[in-house]
Amino acid sequence: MKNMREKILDVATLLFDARGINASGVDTIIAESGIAKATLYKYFPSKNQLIIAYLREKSDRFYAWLNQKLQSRKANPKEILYELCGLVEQWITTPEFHGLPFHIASVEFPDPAHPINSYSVELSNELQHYLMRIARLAGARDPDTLGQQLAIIFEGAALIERLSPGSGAASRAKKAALTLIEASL
Amino acid sequence: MKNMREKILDVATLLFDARGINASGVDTIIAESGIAKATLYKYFPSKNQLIIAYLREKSDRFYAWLNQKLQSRKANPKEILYELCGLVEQWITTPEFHGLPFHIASVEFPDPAHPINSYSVELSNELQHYLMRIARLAGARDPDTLGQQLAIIFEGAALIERLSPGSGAASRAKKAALTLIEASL
DNA sequence: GGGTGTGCAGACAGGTCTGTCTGTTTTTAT
DNA sequence: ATAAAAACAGACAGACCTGTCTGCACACCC
Repeated sequence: MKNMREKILDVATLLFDARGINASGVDTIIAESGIAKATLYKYFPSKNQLIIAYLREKSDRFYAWLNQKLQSRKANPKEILYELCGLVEQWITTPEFHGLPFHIASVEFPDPAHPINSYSVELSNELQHYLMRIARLAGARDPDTLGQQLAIIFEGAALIERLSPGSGAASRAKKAALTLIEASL
Repeated sequence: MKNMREKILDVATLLFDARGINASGVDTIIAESGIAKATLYKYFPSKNQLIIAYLREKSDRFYAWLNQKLQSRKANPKEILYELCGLVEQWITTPEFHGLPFHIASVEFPDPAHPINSYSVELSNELQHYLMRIARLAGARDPDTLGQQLAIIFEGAALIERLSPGSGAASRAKKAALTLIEASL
């Protein structure tokens, strides 16, 4: 097998998403993926590095999906901003969605000195800057403010949608985002 | 001592806020508060019940503080809505603020069948309904939507302010909330 | 066919956690 | 002053965690 690393990461992703990171022990991961413990520790020298890889891949996949959807529209920058809101709503209400991973990680590892917490902060900033960039391209009056406001709304909606699924948080968040965008252009 | 329960809860609150719930063991709580383990288990038959008490008290204190501040203004309902945004910003940027407790608890106990998760959902709904009620009193066109949108913004801001303190999330969230309120009246 | 790399199975060490239990000491009430 | 209640100190059980290590099986390549 060449794709051992991939298999481990896939199983870990499923478990981390469904049960949380700390609640998913290494023993569970190896049992679930049918590999030996030594193999896991060969590809990921520590559980922390496995978690980092999980966070990195989750993030990469999200941006890849978003960029692909946005670019296929070939719309002008303003339309991209509008389109974005719909895509985020879609992302959040997907049944496979379990909350923003870096957000969950930052709560499970609250010590700012812990590498996973630092990395979560990094990923959170990444999302904010991504949204600020789009806001800038769209010609928002204060793109940094609008970008961070969108990040706030998306993360809040992800949280509430996870706590009370089906309460309409995602669609109301989309509406709120559109209101802010219109007020900012 | 009559206030053993109170002392335990105070120490637990400090630890839960600063280091997280799962990271604060019973042994740490008793060492930090100088009581015996049996005493803790007398007042709180399990750690879960201590956590529940912590969540309940945090919530109570928040609403008490908010109501007191809001009522002292004796303003009309619309002004209360505006005032609320400033108070929440103030609350979030207080140095003692460590994130919304029920939100943190729901991440640390992600299993929906776990009593702490259920209770977190309850407290999250409580906040949403509190905000919906104020929106209704203020005469919002769609108070349930506005209330939930405010909850989304406040929780998102709390999260980002905790992840990147000093990034201006709280004040931008306040601005966003005011924009939504004006658009909804 | 022998050597090398890869993976499996599982024991083990050393730490942490919650919760119980046994004594001893201190406080409180009558 | 004496009896009862409460708190202390800390050992202990039983479970879980990460990470290491040993021994064995299989495959591949020269």
